[in-house]
Amino acid sequence: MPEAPTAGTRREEVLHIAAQLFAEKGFKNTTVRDIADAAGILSGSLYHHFDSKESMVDELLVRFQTELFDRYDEILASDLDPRAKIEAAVRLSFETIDQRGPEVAIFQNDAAYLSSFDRFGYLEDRNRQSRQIWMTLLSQGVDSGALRKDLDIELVYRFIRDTVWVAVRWYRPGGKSSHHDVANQYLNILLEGITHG
Amino acid sequence: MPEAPTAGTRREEVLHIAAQLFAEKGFKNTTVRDIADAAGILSGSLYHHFDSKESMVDELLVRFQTELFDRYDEILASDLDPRAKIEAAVRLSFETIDQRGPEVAIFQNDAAYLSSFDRFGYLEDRNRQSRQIWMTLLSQGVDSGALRKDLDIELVYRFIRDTVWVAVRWYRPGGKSSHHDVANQYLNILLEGITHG
DNA sequence: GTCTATACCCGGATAGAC
DNA sequence: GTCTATCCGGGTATAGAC
Repeated sequence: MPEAPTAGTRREEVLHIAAQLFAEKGFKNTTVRDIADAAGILSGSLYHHFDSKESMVDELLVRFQTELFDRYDEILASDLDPRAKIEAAVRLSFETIDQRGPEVAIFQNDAAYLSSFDRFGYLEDRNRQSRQIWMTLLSQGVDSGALRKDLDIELVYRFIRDTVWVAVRWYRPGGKSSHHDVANQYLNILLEGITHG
Repeated sequence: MPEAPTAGTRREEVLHIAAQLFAEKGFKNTTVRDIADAAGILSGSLYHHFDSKESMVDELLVRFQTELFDRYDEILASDLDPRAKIEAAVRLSFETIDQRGPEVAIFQNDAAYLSSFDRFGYLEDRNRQSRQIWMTLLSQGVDSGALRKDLDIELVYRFIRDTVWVAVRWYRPGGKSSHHDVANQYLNILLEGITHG
């Protein structure tokens, strides 16, 4: 019985270490020697597992986005009402930051730079897809009467997108606030505002 | 009559070009040859004006932060009421993105990495100062009754900080929405929420 | 203030032994 | 799966002429 390719192999271990370093120092600032050192091997040995540093980050991003967008699709296809779908999408983001912090950080910090290479063209596609999802959710929110009609939903989309994902810069799993706490506080601010009704 | 050191000298021109490149591609991804090319000179000639690539970004960041924090201090010292001070601080951020986009982008994208060098230790100090300013503004907002008392103002601070500055990623001066428009929409969401009162 | 020429180092990657 | 050894390119920076 053959192992699943993503089991706890050495290769996966190394990839996990690389993810942490990329997230911490940035893709360009992380050398293959950094990765090898952290994995306790020599830099040349990395090339037994991967054919380049780029292909490491590529694999991390593709996997991550596939999973994430599958979950967005589930929310879109669910029978939740429009407001609940928006809440679910926000909660999903904070949960993802909690569970896939390195990948989120890499995406936030390095996607713009990586997008300039052909190989990473799919990052742009995913951005468009994300915008599409959120604009759908927000339009349905307005149409259903759940959201105010006087807002520029394009701007609302940008604010939500930016605010939920940049939290990866300060959120720490196991810290004082759980991802549920953070999501609740954020939704509270977003939906009700910080002043008295 | 001696010229002001920051007048339209060649040195200033070069620094301006460097700022744009750092903002666009990141500090590490910008080579001194890129800067020299864009300035129409050879890389060696840059060292007539600056003693290293690091000192270029250093000069940009120090100047920028000095100006910015002077303006925050003016707001703090003003006789505006607490809510108006918060609004003024938010408006200042969007105005700064409009007028000093490259510096804001460099700070957003590269400060974390640069902070790890002794030379850039002041970046951490400025972060602490910024937190102090915002926590003061928000506390006064709560105490005066302008803001809801049930919020975690530490989280509110982080959300405001992240959302206003991250807008540098998509805001374009001269575009469809002016920085005034963006500030108004943002304050509207922040203060009132996106649902019906 | 800019050029020519070049030193020097570091990063990514390869070949082949073990 | 890892090591030894090494190549090559590109990046920062310097020295001195013009």
